[in-house]
Amino acid sequence: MDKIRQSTLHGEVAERVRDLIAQGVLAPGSRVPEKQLCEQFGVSRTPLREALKVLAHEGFVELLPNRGARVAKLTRTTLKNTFEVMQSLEALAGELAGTRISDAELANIEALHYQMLAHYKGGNMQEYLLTNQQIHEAIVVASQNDVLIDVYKNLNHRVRRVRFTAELSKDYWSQAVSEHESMVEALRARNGAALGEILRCHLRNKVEMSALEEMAE
Amino acid sequence: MDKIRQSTLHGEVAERVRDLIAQGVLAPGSRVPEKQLCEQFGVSRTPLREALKVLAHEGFVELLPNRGARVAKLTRTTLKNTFEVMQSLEALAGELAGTRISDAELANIEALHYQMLAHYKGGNMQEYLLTNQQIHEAIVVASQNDVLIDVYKNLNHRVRRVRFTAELSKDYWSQAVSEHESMVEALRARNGAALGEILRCHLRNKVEMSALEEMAE
DNA sequence: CTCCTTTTTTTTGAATGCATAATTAGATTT
DNA sequence: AAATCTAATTATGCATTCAAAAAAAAGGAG
Repeated sequence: MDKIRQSTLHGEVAERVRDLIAQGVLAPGSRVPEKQLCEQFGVSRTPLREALKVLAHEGFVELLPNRGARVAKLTRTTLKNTFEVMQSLEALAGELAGTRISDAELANIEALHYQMLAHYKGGNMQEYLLTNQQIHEAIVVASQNDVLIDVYKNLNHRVRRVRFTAELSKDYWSQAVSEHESMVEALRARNGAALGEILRCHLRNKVEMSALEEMAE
Repeated sequence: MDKIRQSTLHGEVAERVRDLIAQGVLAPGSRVPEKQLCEQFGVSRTPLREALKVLAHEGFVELLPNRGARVAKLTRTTLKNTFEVMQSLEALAGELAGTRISDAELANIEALHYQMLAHYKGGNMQEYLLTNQQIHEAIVVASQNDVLIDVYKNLNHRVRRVRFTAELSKDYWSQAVSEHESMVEALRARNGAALGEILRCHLRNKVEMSALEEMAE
């Protein structure tokens, strides 16, 4: 692993630790080994600890007094709550994007949409989910609301580790795809209200929720 | 000023700095004087700097490489964006609270509502705004969605410094009050959908927005 | 052998120290 | 006196150090 050198050292470290958590290298509930990570990243404890404070605020780890940081467990309840909020934010993003989206952004989303359809037809679920994710992120960005974008990105980060583990049923999948058709149509028509409504009910998150049923507490 | 001693030192420090920013002691755009604050709080630079990292993530300050932290300016755009998101979150909270709110919580909100009406009748705008704020917070809490509550609280923190500076027009004020009547009714009926709809259109934030017109960039 | 106590080691939280970058103050020139 | 360049001062970013707490290991009693 190469060392970290950048303007915001703690930011880089935070990014790395987030990755380790997302990849499951740092298991939920396990303590965060400060010393080891410092050696691994080639930094001292100061920036690492700064990063941990931020990560704690983001909900990735919890700080226990005199016991350092532990990787936060993603309970089913927390995940459900997170998706609930994200879905609401996406709906708002859709409403805003409807009036604010640029032609270039729309074209990009259309391109992603066709990619996604291809993955659907090809039965390539991993690729499908990735592209699907990108479309939703693009809509959020098109809202041009920086606060919304920030909050959404943060929540998205948190649930990253359970993403792409879903096994969609045929029915759910086809319905999600057809909803995406409507989304793109609403975007083309610059109809924010319609897009918001679709996203508010869009079952992508519900699909992801279903993946949690199997998840261990 | 008394010293800080608690389990999470950086958390306490962050709280204090937030207050200083909210109260305007630390002016927007001004640099955060590390040394001075350390002396004032009776702590070393380490916990203060940890707090600054968190505050930067929260949007209270911005970190400039090799130039420390500056108090973030709340531009009109950022405020507008923040209120937009908060309004959307409140709407979601309303939907959820409709089905989840406890009798005790409902009773509390009703009590606050009557307090608020009294302040309205008495023309006491400061007290009105405070109670109004408490009602909205209570609805968010009643959603029982911890993620939602967290995100909302954070955004609320950010705009604290411009809160309660609003001068409401008679018309806006009376309409906001009547909307609150509907809100309480919807809550009593445990009608989340209706409450969500009301909150989505509720002009409290719009009122607050109007106060920003006068605000300097 | 198991359970409890005591000692050692490790880890944590926070202060301090140090090298570098930025700011201020002062000198020099015009 | 104004402007520009240079030296002194200060602030910043990170590493290191130190005291206190927790975890682990060793010892002893039942």
